Amino acid sequence: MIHYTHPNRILVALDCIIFGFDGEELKLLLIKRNFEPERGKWSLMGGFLKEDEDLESAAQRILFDLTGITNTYLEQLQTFGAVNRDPVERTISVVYYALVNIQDQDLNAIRSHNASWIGLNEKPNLIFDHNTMVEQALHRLRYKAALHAIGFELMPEKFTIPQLQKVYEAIYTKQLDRRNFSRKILSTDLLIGTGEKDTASVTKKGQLYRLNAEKYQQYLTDYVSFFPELTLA
Amino acid sequence: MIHYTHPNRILVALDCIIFGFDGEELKLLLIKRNFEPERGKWSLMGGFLKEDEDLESAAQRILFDLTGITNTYLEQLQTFGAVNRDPVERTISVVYYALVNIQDQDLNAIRSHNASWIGLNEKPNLIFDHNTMVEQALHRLRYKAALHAIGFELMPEKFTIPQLQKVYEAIYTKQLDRRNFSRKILSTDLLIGTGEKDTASVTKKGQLYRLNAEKYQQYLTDYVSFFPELTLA
DNA sequence: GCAAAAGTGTTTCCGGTACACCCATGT
DNA sequence: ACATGGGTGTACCGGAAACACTTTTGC
Repeated sequence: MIHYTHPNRILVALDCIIFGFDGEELKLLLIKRNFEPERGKWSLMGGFLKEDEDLESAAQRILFDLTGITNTYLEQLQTFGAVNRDPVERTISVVYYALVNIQDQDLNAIRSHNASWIGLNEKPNLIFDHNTMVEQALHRLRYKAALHAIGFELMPEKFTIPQLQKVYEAIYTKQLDRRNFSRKILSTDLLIGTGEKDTASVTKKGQLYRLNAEKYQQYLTDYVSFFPELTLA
Repeated sequence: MIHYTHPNRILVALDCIIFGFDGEELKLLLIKRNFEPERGKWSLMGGFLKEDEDLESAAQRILFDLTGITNTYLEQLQTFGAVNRDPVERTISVVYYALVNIQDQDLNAIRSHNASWIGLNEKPNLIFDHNTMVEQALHRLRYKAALHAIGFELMPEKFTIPQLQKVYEAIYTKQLDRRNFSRKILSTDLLIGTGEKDTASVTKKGQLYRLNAEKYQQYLTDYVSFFPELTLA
């Protein structure tokens, strides 16, 4: 193979920010490193880009290794390339963020990587520039969720409208009006009622809905002002 | 220096998508390659990341080399990393896009790189995945400009409101209502009237405004629905 | 019966849009 | 005078926000 006459080949890493929702709180899947460098500290799940691998494939591989999850929302966030961001060696990191249904996870895979779900409020300090990455991912998530219908990605197969509302309240750390929320969501035609009731609930059992997959495809690409009232500072 | 025991160091390139506005049309600064590979074809301006250089600095360096412009809007778009995107050698490319005031350019620098401003409608076919990059940059520009006040970045120091309107009409290829546009822009308090009149205009000379730098800083980070009526498909 | 959560309806208000009219300038 | 383009005001309409009321369930 022909090569460029350029000397500076650089190590390319990927890091994954994995968001999940447990019904109450927005959580991150973080690993407590049992390997060098920075053994014993917390970090995002990462890895290196292989020679014969697309960027997106590499991100999927890393996500799968940790969780066993394959088909999920995965989007490139940003590439971080400060000279000294990794003290071991010059490395640039292409960062992806994922929204996963926390129930789909493979507990064995997670355990073997020494990973845990940690609420955003309890997030420990992370190595390198991983704190900045998380901050930026959260910002992007808020941005996206206000304009596109991606909140569903954090839900299980079937869910009630109040459950969905909790996702949005967790994303924006803000209370939303139950009545307006319900009306807005239903007006999008994105949900299909299953007739079933939420057995988990203690009091009045809400109706379980599932996603209208067809409509959802449109909403992912189309711009939709989901929550204009939320300031995206 | 310690190194990771990982073999796959990869060539990291940067490409810059440079938008400009000539008063009528949205333009791209493209180069007709007088070097290999793909000599004679059109491409974005690019370069390789150096060992001791931040990503953002590298993008600024490339932009400066081509235009002589330093302080301008520059934002990382996305990193492109398909295995075969560069037929010469595996290379990932971190892409930035810039919004420049077309009058600030250094014509000598541009000429020496064999570059020209080309209207979006006359864009030639570009090498590699550069067409996709431009497409995506345009999408991002439309997205951003609808939510944040970045249209000003394409304007000269002083400008009239109708001139600014033409920028937005060029970005969205859509006619906007003169009266509503003016009211919306003025309501933001982003413009400061200079009292001077636009000498270029043939008929009624419009008032020249300049940017309220302080307010502008707020608007860059804050979310503002500038043009909710524009679909951001 | 009561508390807690889910579901539905109504009114108000603001902001976007569409429109009409006036002003300044050069020919 | 008139054509061209800049500047300001107003009325309407739709969607978001703020409210009240009813229903279901478990204790």
